[in-house]
Amino acid sequence: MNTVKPNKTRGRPRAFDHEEALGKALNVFWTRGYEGASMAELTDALGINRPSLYAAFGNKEELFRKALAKYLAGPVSYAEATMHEPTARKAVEKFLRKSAELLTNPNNPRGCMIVQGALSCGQGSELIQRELITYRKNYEDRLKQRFELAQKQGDLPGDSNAADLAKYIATIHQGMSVQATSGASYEELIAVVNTVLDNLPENQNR
Amino acid sequence: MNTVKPNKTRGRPRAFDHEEALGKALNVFWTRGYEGASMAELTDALGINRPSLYAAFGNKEELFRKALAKYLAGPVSYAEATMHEPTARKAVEKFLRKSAELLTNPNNPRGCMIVQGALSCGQGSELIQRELITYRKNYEDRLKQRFELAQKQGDLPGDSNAADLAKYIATIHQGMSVQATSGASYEELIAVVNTVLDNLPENQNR
DNA sequence: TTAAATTTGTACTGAACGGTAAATAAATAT
DNA sequence: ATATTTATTTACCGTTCAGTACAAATTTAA
Repeated sequence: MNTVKPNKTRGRPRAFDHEEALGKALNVFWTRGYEGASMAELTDALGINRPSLYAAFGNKEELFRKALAKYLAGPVSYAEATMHEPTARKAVEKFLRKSAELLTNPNNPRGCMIVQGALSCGQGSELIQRELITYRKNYEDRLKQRFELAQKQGDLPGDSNAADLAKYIATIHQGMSVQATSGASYEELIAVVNTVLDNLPENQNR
Repeated sequence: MNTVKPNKTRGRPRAFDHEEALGKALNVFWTRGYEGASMAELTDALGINRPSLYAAFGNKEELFRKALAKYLAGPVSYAEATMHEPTARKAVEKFLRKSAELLTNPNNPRGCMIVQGALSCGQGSELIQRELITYRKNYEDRLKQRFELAQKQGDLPGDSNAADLAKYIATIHQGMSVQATSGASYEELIAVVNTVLDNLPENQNR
């Protein structure tokens, strides 16, 4: 089945590339947060006018969700990959190092959209705020799962606490996101990561 | 000189308590952030009408700065105190434990206003955003100073890096703020703090 | 008792907010 | 050719935003 180019559709053809526009919207939301991004700035950045944007992506909330999905599937897709490293230590190391890289990459906005997209916000944005909290809980849970696996496989002490360790690493990541937004360099974040790694339990099988 | 009660001032007397109103404004900004707090919600919370608020506190930006000053002088005043603990280890311990307490205290909003007051924001809030970044840099610098003192006094290894360690602790604090806003309990934050403390250099003089 | 000073309440301002109606343009299907 | 479908453009909607003009109210000073 060729589902790639269902050309010869009826009607006036769209004058902009859907994914490219979504990428530009992602950039605005990543920089400004949900609330801080105005529809005016968004339409400006996308180079299309307002009704086209609404027709293509729904409303502001839906646009944000679609941009967030693109964020997860794109820049952040490294995260799940790092969980498949052979040991918990290596998983954490890769996760934090790659995070430091993304958070300070000059080719994209600083900080993490899941952390900062709607941390504090007005009454109208509380739904998005809750959704982002859920995303944060999700990746912390993923870390916890990874640590539980490590305990079974013996590369983490059986008496270590997977949930506590996961929250510790998630806390580090979230703090690094704040640091990146505050202007911390890649090297500075790596120094933080090294401090964390120096002190992980079961240090011997480095 | 009695500057406390310069009573018998001309004009209609103010119908509300200045500090009490400022405390209510602090609560709103602490919860919503600078941008998320609307003047309507603020006047509602303070129970005074708009012109009274503007006459007493200036505009939204100035009100935020005054609320922030009250925050620093009040709920956050513990921070400087912890720096005077006899060792770096004890200073960090007190700083993080007291932070966990404040960040999850049911009597005030969750999270830290310096971290979340304007992390991501729209174009109109960038001045406040930069000011908060400066406040974050300031307390990180204060940690660095404390660690340098500890190196001189011998309770931190001379070859440890005070700047890196300060950034690590600031990162932890900022991550804990995000965690608190995401719903983490006091006990969960304390578990994070314990993980950090277990791994501080120069562990012997506990 | 009147004047001066200050705060209060009401009602408003222009700008920005998210969102949309309606006409026009550009494509395919018949 | 004409109808149908979809996208674009312009111009607008009502609401909320931060901020204020103005007059009434309440105090002290003269």
